[in-house]
Amino acid sequence: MELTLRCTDIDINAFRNDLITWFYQNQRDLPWRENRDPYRVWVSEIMLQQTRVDTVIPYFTNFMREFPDLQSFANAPEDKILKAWEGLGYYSRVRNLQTAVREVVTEYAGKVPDTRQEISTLKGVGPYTAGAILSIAYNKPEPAVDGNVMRVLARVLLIDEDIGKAKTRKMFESELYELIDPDDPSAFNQGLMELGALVCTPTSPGCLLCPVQTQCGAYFEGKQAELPVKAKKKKAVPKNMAAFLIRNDHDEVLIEKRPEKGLLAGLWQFPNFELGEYSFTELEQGLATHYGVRDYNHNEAIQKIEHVFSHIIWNIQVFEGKADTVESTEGTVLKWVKEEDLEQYAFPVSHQKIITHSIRGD
DNA sequence: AAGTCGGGGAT
DNA sequence: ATCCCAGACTT
Repeated sequence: MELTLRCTDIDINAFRNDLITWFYQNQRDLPWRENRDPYRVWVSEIMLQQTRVDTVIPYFTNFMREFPDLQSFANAPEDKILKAWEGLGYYSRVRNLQTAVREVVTEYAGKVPDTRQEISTLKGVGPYTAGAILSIAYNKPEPAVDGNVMRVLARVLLIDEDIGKAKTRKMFESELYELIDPDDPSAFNQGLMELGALVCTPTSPGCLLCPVQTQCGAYFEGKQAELPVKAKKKKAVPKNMAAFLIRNDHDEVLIEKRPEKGLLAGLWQFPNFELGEYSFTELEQGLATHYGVRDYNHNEAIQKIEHVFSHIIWNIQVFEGKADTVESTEGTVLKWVKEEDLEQYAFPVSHQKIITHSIRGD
């Protein structure tokens, strides 16, 4: 707490002008900056949650080609929107986005709300995304506090609170209501984020190139390397998995749809179990019970995969098997598909590796 | 307040 | 290996 400045302790007008001037001269040419269509801004902000700009660009371009407006996306079937999101991660984002877009179509006559109160009720629109859409699409003076903004402001204002805490984010929002430029909130907010991405980076920030260097408390104190403060996260827990590439005599492979909630909800996968608590004999019994596999060819694993999530590590062994018929047990959706039709289904990246290596042979 | 939810790029 | 990314939702 000893470090903290108030935003009123710096030259607010100089900060605004230097930041915005720098932004207009240095902003990247990004596809969602073509215009201010609220739907486009919205889609881009959802995709950009915890996801890098370079990763999002091709997804955004494809998404806009396939779903150019609210109506086309509202009317799309779930398998299509999941396929459009395949590989991007955090798949509840696209499900929530469709729920929210449908609500805008039906409850707001197709116009994205332009007040924080209304837009914040939409599924998937939290404090950051609300501020981003309101400022960028509607030019409203609303803060949009993401990781970049917290890093930049923690340095400028010498804030040493843990930026992982919700209370700290609210502190930044409170300061920004005073600091944000009422004449150009869009450029101000985007400028803060762009500055965080290009100059005020997590390690070795480019202070000598920074447009607000003279306004920065951390640079003045030489503490830019010590801010922001963030608690360490816990390690991912390893889990041993066995996945099965099961074929029939009709040149088809067996896939199943994951549950509608939880990890990788709604995506397709190859049948698999978590190991550890089961012997391999129990596993084969489970294979027969759950998937009706009778002629299971259990030699050695044909592929080993390590796939790292934020909080889990899957160590997957892939086995091959054969089955004539498959009895769908309760609560599971099983499907035989031709190998060339697998591309129509959205798979998690971990199981895309099975398609790439064990089916297509790299 | 802590846990869940993906994947990849930078260091 | 670790961090962290234009975070939100659930418990």
